[in-house]
Amino acid sequence: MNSALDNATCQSCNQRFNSVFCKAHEDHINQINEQKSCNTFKKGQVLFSEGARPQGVFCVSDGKVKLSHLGDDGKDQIIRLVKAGDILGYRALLSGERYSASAEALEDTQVCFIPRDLFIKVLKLDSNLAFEMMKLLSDELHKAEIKLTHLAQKPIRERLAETLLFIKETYGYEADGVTLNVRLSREDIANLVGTATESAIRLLSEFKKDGMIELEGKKIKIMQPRELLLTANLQD
Amino acid sequence: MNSALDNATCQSCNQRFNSVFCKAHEDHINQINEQKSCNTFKKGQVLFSEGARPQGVFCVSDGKVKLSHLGDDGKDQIIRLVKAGDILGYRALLSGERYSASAEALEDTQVCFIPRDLFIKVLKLDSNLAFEMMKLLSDELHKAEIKLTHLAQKPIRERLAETLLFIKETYGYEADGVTLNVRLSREDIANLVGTATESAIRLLSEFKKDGMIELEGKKIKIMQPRELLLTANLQD
DNA sequence: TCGCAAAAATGACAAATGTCATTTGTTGAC
DNA sequence: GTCAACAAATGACATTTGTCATTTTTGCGA
Repeated sequence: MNSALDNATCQSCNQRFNSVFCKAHEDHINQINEQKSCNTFKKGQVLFSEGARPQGVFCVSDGKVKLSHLGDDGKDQIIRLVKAGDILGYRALLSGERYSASAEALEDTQVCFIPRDLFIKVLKLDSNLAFEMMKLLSDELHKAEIKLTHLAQKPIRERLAETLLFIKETYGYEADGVTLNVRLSREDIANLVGTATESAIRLLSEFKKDGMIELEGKKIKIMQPRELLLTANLQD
Repeated sequence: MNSALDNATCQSCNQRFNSVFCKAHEDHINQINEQKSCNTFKKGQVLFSEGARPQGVFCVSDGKVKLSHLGDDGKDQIIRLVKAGDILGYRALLSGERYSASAEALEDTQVCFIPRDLFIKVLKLDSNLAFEMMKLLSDELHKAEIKLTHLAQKPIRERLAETLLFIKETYGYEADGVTLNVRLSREDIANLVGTATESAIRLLSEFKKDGMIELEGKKIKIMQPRELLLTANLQD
């Protein structure tokens, strides 16, 4: 963990209307605000590792994090991309298990850490928060089920196109309106898609050749979102 | 929906200690008991279909159900196998969405139906139940994430072995101690594994040749669970 | 700025898997 | 019991995808 900053209160956090806490009672927010600790993680730093015991929940106020699960043969599968306003580490905590995934900062990231007991206590007292939490879990479960189906049924070309669109939905564009607002290695992209790194690289080249995207190092520019959507072949 | 039976109360249900309701307050169980309706679905009947609006939650008192999600190309992916004591239909209800999967009885099945508003109300009042619900959702999410990783990284042979063990964990054996206690078509098995029906059939034949299983029509007998576990190549 | 190490890209090939066609077996309605 | 319809099994083959080796490019610290 990093040097503790105390740069902001929950009440003034610019994510306060985005997060799962948006409907929590004011008193509870105040309690969280008093007991939370703020930290910064540099790009590449690990917030928590698979196998560790969750001591609380992270609330991301700024930055980007990848959550990845180590497969049996040592290959990572990226389970979730986390952005400002999201919380992190709740799954294992609520299941009462150790972390089943590792969290690594994709860029410098600010998080608040809410201790386990406080989080549980507030969740017990605040049925609105509990409901938001259930909704969050249900939504994640839904996404996982769809991803599962696509992983089982769709060719890699379609899944890569879908992944690029998913990254766009999650992190949006840079100021130029075309460059994806995150830097991912080819390996990360492959681990999102669920394929070999070489396959991801090859298909990215094809997409570039087809004019759907442009590549400049780790920058990816979406030139033809409509074509990409067609390539993804999404019915729903 | 089927002819309404009123064969049992929640208080006398033999699943009352298994289900997510086990820690709910007695008063709430009583309310549920008064407002629930019991139904029977014959094998092959559909409890609900993808796209419909959830009107409540199903609680399975006896029988088996498959939950499957239709892929973009019309192929089913089986998302979950449901057994007595499980609840059904909560995901869409909590997300406030239409059903994203269809539920079909794998054999004659008894369910109780708990109306939407009652379920929500009790969930709001009963923080123990809400916690159990969050735990259930977290556990399902965990399973989905592991399945996702395996789908992305493991060959079909390993996934089929894992699937057979999963069926054993879910439904157990018949009285003989070797026959899986459920009848699934080869297509269902393929849709669980996430592969083509022919591939599933071929690999089942191989497993049989290797002596790990025996096949008699839709009966599957697990002859060498240890070998099957090795074939599944599970690290965790 | 150079040089090194890591990442990206590419090619050749092997292996895994899916598709299509055909045969065989099973089941249930009549 | 027979037939029709469906499920299961099998074979041949095409396609997709992964693996390994190699080259090229990039980014970064000395």
